[in-house]
Amino acid sequence: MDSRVIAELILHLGRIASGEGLVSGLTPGQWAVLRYVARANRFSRTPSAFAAFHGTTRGTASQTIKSLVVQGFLRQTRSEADGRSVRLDLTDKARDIIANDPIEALVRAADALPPGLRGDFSLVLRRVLGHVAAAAGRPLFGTCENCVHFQGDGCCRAGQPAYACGYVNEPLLEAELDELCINFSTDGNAPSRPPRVGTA
Amino acid sequence: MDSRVIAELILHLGRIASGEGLVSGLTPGQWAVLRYVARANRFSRTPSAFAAFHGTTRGTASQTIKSLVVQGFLRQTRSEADGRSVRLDLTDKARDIIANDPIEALVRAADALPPGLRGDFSLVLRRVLGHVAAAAGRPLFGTCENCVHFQGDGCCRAGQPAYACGYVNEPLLEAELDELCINFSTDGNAPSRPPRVGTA
DNA sequence: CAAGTTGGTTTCGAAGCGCTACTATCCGAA
DNA sequence: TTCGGATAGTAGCGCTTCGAAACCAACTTG
Repeated sequence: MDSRVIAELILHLGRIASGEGLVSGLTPGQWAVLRYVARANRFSRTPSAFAAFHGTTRGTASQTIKSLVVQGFLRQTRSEADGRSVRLDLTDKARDIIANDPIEALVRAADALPPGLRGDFSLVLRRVLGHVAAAAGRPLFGTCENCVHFQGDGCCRAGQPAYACGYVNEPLLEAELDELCINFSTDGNAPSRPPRVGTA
Repeated sequence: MDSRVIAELILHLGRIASGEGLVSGLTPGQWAVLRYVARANRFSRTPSAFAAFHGTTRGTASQTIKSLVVQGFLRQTRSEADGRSVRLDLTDKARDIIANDPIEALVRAADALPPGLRGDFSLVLRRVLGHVAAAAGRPLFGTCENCVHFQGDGCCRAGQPAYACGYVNEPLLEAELDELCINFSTDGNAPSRPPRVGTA
């Protein structure tokens, strides 16, 4: 019974916090794209990956992205490894506007929590999200830290630590380790599709 | 920095969990109305109160409600105390469909948390919601338990405890004490509007 | 009784979004 | 090499939602 209250709280909170998106000139959907692109690693900054992440269709994702490209918030570059794929990148204009994301009220609210609580809270949220994503049959995005594909032979070959992703068979920069990845997985049973070189 | 992650998690979770609302025949907005009416006390089961709660306009709320009335999920009864006001009530049909609310996945996810954690989690969510609501200038809905207007002279006059709300000057049934109320307030500075008898 | 406020509804227009169809590209098998 | 199937992305269509503004009825205050 208390669980239902929690569920309603989460939904309500999300609604209240994102409802004011319009005032900033962008729609909630557009904000979602910008936030996603800001967080996702280079293998995942693609329209399809965003669609999977956001629980929408590729068609909808495509036109939301298009509107952002037209407004100069996103830049599209075709992948040379896969002629179909498109990688999305934020422009400086996007980085500017992200600074006053309408989500800011929610950020400050989270910031007002005592630091110890904040960490736990974040963990619980992640846990719940994992549950829901699994139930909905959606991929759970995550970072290299807990990913089975992460090959962090911290040992220093040639003097510096070398990280790599065993799924796309690509070396990873240290700065990329905490970016969201669509290929994230915690258990052994990897997605069915065979890995491809991921230079999207 | 971690606070931003938390904020995005909440939004994302809300999105994923409510995205599947359509499959059940009702839209997310309609589900929000049903959940609200199921939770709100008799002073708050009105279109305006829902609009305030949900962060939308009265117009939008009105037409969402109308669609639910047409479909037989809500019953409207005019207030005899205030000829303008309308009280909303769930029909049996609504109670049936609420049983398989699409939010169910989220409820189960919350239910999978260890009980101790669950309580804390709920408290933190409420705390964050309070912050956000205050920042957005929205009323924070709450229950009699922590409300300044609550007059719980637990002492038993005529043998049974008598509860009352000092804001609307009305006695309260025990079953109503944990229903959401739009007049909820934790501090002394009550809303400016003078209290009226609340027999909506 | 007049003026202002509040609850609720209606209308209109814009935008979001899902569905479907379509193209281009990639992969695997014959 | 070539063909079939799967995948990435886009375009068009149409439904629905939702916010803004106008409007009406009822209540309150002077």
